[in-house]
Amino acid sequence: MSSSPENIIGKGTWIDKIAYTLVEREKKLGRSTYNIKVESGLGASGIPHIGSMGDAVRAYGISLALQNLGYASELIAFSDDLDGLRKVPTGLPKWLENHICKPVSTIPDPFGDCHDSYGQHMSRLLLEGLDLAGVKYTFKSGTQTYRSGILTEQTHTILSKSKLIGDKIAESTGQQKYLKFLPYFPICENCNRLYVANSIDYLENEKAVTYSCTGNTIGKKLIQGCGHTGQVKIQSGNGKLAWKVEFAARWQAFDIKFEAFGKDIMDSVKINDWICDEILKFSHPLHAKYEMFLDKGGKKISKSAGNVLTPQMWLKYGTPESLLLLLYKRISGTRHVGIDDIPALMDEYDLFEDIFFGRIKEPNDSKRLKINGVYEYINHIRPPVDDSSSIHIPYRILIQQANLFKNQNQGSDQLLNIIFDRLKKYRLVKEEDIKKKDLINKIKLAINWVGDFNDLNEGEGEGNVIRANEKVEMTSIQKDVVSKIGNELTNLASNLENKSKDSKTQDDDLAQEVQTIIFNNAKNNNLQPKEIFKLLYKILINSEKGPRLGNYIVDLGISNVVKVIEKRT
RNA sequence: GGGUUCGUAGCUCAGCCAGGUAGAGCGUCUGGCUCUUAACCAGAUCGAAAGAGGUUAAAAUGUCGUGGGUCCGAAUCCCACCGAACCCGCCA
Repeated sequence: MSSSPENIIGKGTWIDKIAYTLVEREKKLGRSTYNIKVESGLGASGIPHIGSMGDAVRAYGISLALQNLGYASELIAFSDDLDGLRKVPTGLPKWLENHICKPVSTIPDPFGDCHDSYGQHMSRLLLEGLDLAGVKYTFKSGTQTYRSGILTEQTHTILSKSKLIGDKIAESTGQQKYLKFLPYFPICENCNRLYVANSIDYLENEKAVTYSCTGNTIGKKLIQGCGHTGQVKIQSGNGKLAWKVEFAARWQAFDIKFEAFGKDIMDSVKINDWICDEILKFSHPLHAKYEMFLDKGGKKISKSAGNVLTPQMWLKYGTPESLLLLLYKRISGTRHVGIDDIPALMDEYDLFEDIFFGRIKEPNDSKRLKINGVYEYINHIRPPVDDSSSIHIPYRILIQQANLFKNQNQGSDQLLNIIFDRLKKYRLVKEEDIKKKDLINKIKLAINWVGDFNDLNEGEGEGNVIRANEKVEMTSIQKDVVSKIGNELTNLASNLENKSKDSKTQDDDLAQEVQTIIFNNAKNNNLQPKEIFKLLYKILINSEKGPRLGNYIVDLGISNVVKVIEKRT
């Protein structure tokens, strides 16, 4: 393979490569390339995590690449809200136990009355993430889809050939279940639950399934059935296909040409591909397999475990662009991902932007191309025309700054102004930059970050989090000295109010004066200045070291500092 | 049992998925400076002094897990092996 410009497909990323493969495949299959549909399945049984978001975002990327190559394309976001609740996710109310196995679209919203159902609430969370990231999609609800009869024909075909399918499933995955039962889960009309009723016969003429609610093992638990036997018409929507066959039905019904999947459902995809080709006679969509996102400890991020990293969490501390960068950068390779990756990705996005606009040179052609491509996808292939308005301040600096002032009980608007003033002092920004929304937003994100995490390096360092009212341990002499310093600072502050104090040089003098107060008090009591400085850092920022105290205390406002000292000694 | 990914500097990792100069941060070593706070030191520090501490600039650091293959050219593609992690195993 050569990477010479004439051989570059689209924007030169993995996304383009898949899109190109997809188009070539469709042509070969002799199918129409008018409006190529790509799909992403949205789990609705638990709180959507970064991985669910990745599935949808990457599918959307393919869709963008197709558009870029000149084909109309749309992303179908399909919510599995007819799935039954198999387990109550950690952190959710206990009463949900009573709704185990019921379709999530029939379970009340555990977060209050904000949505019609459990399933709708969960789907909305993910869609909200997609909206914030600017991803466009066409939403489909599983429940609606089944009720409106869209899948009836496919269901009929599948159930008519259930013997063949059962054998195939047994052969390729070893799963024996469908040798005995149909790959269809009725909602028991007596107990309103899925999975507990096994379907026995398919009555082709009536398009109905007979079932008996005899119970089943879900996960590792045996769930009792209610004993009811009944019949359900497949177009009623009171039942659904098993996962092993459902994707295929959906793909054909919605004319899906591409769907990515995580390696955890590889078996299901394989068997669905076969059903799609052989039973439904619809060439299965092209796939891209991606690795699961793992948390830093190496465990799969899943909806039921307690380690969920949600799009909402990410967007509290990072821009949508930083999240899209994570998801678009590459598709293969296990990703250990955590909140603490945000600062690096925030800065990397700025770097990409600088390269895109030529402010930073990237001599390697193919690398530059790829970076530009990823940048364009992050911007939905409509990148800004010029970047004269953007200011790149390393996110870490914003975090540092925010961290310095976070204990002052100020409102976040005030904190924002303080940080902005300091950035001005360092000449990183100019006065008029206060109007730049991107910059202000970034500062706000940094403020959120330090509100929840103390340190840059330690996402897990909760031990350092300051509890504002906690006393700092010290000897009585130390205590004495610190309180003397407090008094002198109070005097200094009140003297100050009588004078006008607007000039900058005065601020500098003041800082010197503060520094002298601290130093003298230490000396006069035969204490190492070092000791007292350490104590003050401990009190103010819960650290052994910090910025030059005189300036810092002036920046914080002397009276604010006195308050903190009083509270913590 | 089936499958996938990862292995790169002392440490943490990027680069690999479209082959073309081996990279970053931290640490280490060396020199300059000790300077208006981008979380440096304690400022008028300790020491008689060399120096210490700090900062900054540059440098050093590599069998790219091992072995083979393709290629003009391989960290990157292919195969085998070793090590680690993850997913699936009759749930969806």
